Amino acid sequence: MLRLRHIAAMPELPEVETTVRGLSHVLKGRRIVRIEARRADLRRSFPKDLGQRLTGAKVIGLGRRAKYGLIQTDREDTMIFHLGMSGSWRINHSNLEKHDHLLLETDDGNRLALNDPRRFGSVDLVPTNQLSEWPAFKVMGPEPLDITPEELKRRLAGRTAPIKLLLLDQKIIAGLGNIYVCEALFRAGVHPKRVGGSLSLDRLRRLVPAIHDVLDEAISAGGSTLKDFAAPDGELGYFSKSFSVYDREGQPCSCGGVVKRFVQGGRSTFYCPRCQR
DNA sequence: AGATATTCCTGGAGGC
DNA sequence: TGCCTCCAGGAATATC
Repeated sequence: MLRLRHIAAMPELPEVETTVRGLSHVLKGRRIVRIEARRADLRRSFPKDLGQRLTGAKVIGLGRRAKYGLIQTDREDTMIFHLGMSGSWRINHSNLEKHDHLLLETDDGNRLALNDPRRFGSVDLVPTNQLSEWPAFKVMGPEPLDITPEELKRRLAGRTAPIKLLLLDQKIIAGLGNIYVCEALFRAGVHPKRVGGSLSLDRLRRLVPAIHDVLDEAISAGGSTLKDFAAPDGELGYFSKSFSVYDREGQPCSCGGVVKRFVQGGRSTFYCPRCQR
C-alpha cells in the first residue's frame, strides 16, 4: 500500500541543536524580564514557581543533552525544555497563536514563544549543579555524536531486541529518534530486525560513523537556515531535509530496489531490503 | 531485568 | 461538504 503523507519535520536531535543555536543568539547574556505561562502544563505541569525563579535571571549559556535543550541562568537553575513532536520556539511573533504556551521577554526587547500544538513537550527547572542527577539524565546513555563503536558494542552486549528498537532506547544511546535511526541503519546497510547484541564490531564500525554523518548533515542543513535568527515570526528548528528511506514507502531506493515499511514497537520502520542485511 | 504494550495530544489525511 | 477514524511521535508507566 502506497501512503502519501504530508511530511512535517519532527524535532529530533539536529532540530534541537539548531533551535539551541538560534536561541543562543537572542538569549545568551540577556536578562529575562518577563515570563508568562499561558497554561499550566504540557506533557506535565510547568514548575509552579517558574516566574519567580526566572524573572530577572541572566542567561549565561545554552546547551543540549540528547533531545533536551538547556538554558542555564546565573541563578541556581537551568531550564530544560523538550520539543516533543511538534514544539518550536517562535521569535518576535507579531501575533500570539493558539498554541503559544510559554512566553519569554528579554531586557533587549526580544520576545520568545514556545509553541507546541500536540503538547508532547516539557519544561523543567533544575539546579545546575544537580543536572546529572535529574531523573531523565541520570539513566541516559552517551551522546550519539560522541559514542565509539567499542562503547556501543558494550552497551548492546547480551541484548536480544532488534537493533532498531535498541537505538531508540535513550538508556543505550541518547538522542536518536525514529527518522535518524532509519536513516543511519540504511546508510550502514544494517537490517532493522538484526538482534542488537549480535552486531559485530566491524558492523558497528560502519553504523557509528553512519549515525554521526546523518546527524552532522542534518545539523548543517539546519544551521544554514539560521541566518536571520531574530527576524519577526522566526520559527527555530524546522528545515527541509530529504531522506533516503524515512517516509518513502513504495518509492525507489538509490539501488533500484523499493523502500519497504513495517511496524516495530508500534512505530514505522522504513528500510531497503536490498541494501540492508 | 528485559521485552512489550499503553498512554498522553492535536491536526492533517483519507474514507464514505 | 462534513463527519468519522486513523496516524505520527518521545518518554513515562504498567504488565508479563
